[in-house]
Amino acid sequence: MADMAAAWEPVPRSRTFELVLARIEEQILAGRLRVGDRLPPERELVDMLGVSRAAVREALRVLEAQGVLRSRVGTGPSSGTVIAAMPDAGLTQLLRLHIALANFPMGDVVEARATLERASARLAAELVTKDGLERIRDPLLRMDDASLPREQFNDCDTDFHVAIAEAGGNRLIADMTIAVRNAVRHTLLTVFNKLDDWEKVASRLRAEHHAIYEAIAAGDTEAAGDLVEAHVRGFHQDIVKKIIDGADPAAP
Amino acid sequence: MADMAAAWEPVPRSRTFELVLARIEEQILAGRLRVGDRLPPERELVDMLGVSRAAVREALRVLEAQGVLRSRVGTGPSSGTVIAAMPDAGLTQLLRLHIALANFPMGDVVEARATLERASARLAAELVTKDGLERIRDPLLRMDDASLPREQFNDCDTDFHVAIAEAGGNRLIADMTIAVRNAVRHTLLTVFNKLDDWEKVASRLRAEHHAIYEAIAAGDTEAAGDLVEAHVRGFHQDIVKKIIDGADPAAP
DNA sequence: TTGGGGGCTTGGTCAGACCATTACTTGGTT
DNA sequence: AACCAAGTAATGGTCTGACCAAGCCCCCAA
Repeated sequence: MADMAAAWEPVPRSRTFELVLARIEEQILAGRLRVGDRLPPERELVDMLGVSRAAVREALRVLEAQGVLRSRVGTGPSSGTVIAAMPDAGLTQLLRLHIALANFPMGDVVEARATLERASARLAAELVTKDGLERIRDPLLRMDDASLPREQFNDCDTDFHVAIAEAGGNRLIADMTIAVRNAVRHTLLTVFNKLDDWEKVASRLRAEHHAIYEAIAAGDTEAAGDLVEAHVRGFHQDIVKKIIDGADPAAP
Repeated sequence: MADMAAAWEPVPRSRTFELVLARIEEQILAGRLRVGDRLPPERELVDMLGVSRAAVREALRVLEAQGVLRSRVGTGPSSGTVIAAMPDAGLTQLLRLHIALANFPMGDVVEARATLERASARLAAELVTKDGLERIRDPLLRMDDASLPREQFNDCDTDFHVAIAEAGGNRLIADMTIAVRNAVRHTLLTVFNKLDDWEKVASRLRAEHHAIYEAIAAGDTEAAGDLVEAHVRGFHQDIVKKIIDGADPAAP
């Protein structure tokens, strides 16, 4: 037809599990399979598609890793393989590995975090509900406890940022924000544990968090966005960078 | 120890393939496995880990779907299972399915696109090279051909936005931008094909694209960001929404 | 020196069996 | 009639062992 030239590249020597995958994706993209629907049992898929059970299972594994499926043994209503929807789990896992592989240098990750969290905070300031505000406030207050171990401080920090992302009501932006934050969770904990002046750093983070919270609670879109962006950028510039430099990852 | 309370939730009844997965991820996160390294052959992993080959293969499938691995048969240097790095492939696939499952409503996707592409354009305006500028210009000029079929117009549009994302030099933001744009590729094509006043719409898009290009070429960060954001938002508001409303997906 | 062919390594696929978990059914007991 | 326990069927999870197909390497013959 009109095309040419662009049509000769892929030729993916399709392995059978990829064919199975394609069949299932087809149904999802066409809307015939929706969240909550059950797939036929593995053995039935084997008969229907004429492939081995191993091939079916490999396809299902892939979809499960993407957060699209959920499998349970047994007979009851909640058993079998059903279409689920847990994008952030798959997203987090994917980003975590790729960040570790340094396909995404720390600087890029920080830039992305700043972008996403800025957007999240702006949305939150606009749309947050009374309930959402409480979810943000809870980890904020828990972090005020000066005796909180660093690991739990880190978890609360994560919760705080996640709560903001979810308060904005945009699932996609929230999930990407959460995934990126989770992906650096371990790195940040390492940094925390290496700090000599921990209390000083913690105080600074607390103060910034409180300012962000106030801006969101006040519905001040611009301030919320700017503060979060500065918070993410500043933390990395002033603190993380010093620690990581010289302590190159993957060096023996 | 100091903890308690938070430690009693997960208990993920680990299936064996998950254990295998954990072992491999461990090595990646620790930096012992880096891009280009080869994993032991499947049969060796079987011996080392004391599990069946099926379990090993399921774990490898998951990593492959995440764009972390690449497997090839045969013996030579490029054969076997090696650590690769193709984040955007996995990312695109994941988002595509979840968008189809409507976990991510169109409005959220547009908001995310606006956010990401704004950031991309700003970075591009700051950092673009002569070469990068040409990559943006190429699809731009191809789209000027008024006789271009809609499908190829759509592809060029994708190329244009992808080129901007890559010109910014931030892989993570670029990959997320690309994944989101690719994930809506099919939807947009459907919309294009339903338009009565196609030429009018195409002209508008062309004009907006040219303005964006000029801003990036001139290094005008603010303008580039604002124009792209307006472009993405406006296109959806004025055009896509009208078409999609009433033509609910997944309805017979 | 060069060309070709056999053999080895590696992922891809399959068949068939058995295990573990879960819910439903059935039947006996109080 | 109500309740509890044993049995049973359905389902995912795992393993074994086999064979196929794609590549590369090396050795031998010309």
